[in-house]
Amino acid sequence: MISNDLLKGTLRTIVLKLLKENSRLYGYEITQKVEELSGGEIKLTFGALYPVLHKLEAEGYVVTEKEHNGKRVRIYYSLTPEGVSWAQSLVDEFEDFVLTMRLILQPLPAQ
Amino acid sequence: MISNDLLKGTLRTIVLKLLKENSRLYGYEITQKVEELSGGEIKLTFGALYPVLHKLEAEGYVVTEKEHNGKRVRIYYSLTPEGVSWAQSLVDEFEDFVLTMRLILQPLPAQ
DNA sequence: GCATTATGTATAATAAACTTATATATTTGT
DNA sequence: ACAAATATATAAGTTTATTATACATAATGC
Repeated sequence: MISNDLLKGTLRTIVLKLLKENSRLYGYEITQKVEELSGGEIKLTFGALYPVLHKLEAEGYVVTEKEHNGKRVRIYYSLTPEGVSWAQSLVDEFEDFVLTMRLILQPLPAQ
Repeated sequence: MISNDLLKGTLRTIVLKLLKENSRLYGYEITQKVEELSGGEIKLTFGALYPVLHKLEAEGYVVTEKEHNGKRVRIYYSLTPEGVSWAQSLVDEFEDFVLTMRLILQPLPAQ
């Protein structure tokens, strides 16, 4: 399992990227996808996920649609155009972050 | 500049790794090294650094020695054996984290 | 039939971590 | 003299995630 400390700050990145790849997902599905894609290394908790989803909605990055199958209500989340471009920004930002971290964590032998 | 959100949780990793490479450093020197190594992309604030250093000391990962040159007091921090091995663990953990994040952020085209 | 597991959304209290603001003081360059 | 750089440190506030909890349905095993 990946340390929670490292995961902090990547929740939005993960959620937005998954929504970008999948057009629409519901909350529970997001937790499943994350666990599946990460090979069980990352497990989102609902207490962390839903506040983020609600905030993303309030900020205009995602929109929701309710769907009833049987008596069960499912809330699907999908990206707005702003959400799509922010998703890409956050993924790019993550890669920059990794490159920068490596400057510190892997100093060149010749240095 | 790297997003603060991403940086959260990596402070300990950065500090311990720098101390591992440098045998001993004082607080101000750590902020300088981080800025220098990261090409200005990462700037530690003292409000974040000192609490971490104090906590690492309290937990037995670093020890301090005061040095007086003139009237100025410098507090040097260096790793204990536990600190050395934890530094390596955190660096390894960071690389695992990156690999896992990429499983989510860069799904294979064939997938 | 009953219990358990899986599915599903959500909030509240708490804890951890960092940011921002602030305080204090010395040294160096101009 | 004055400003900028050097140096350590704390306090208040904010953000963010964890843990615990609540509620409810559907499917599966026994």
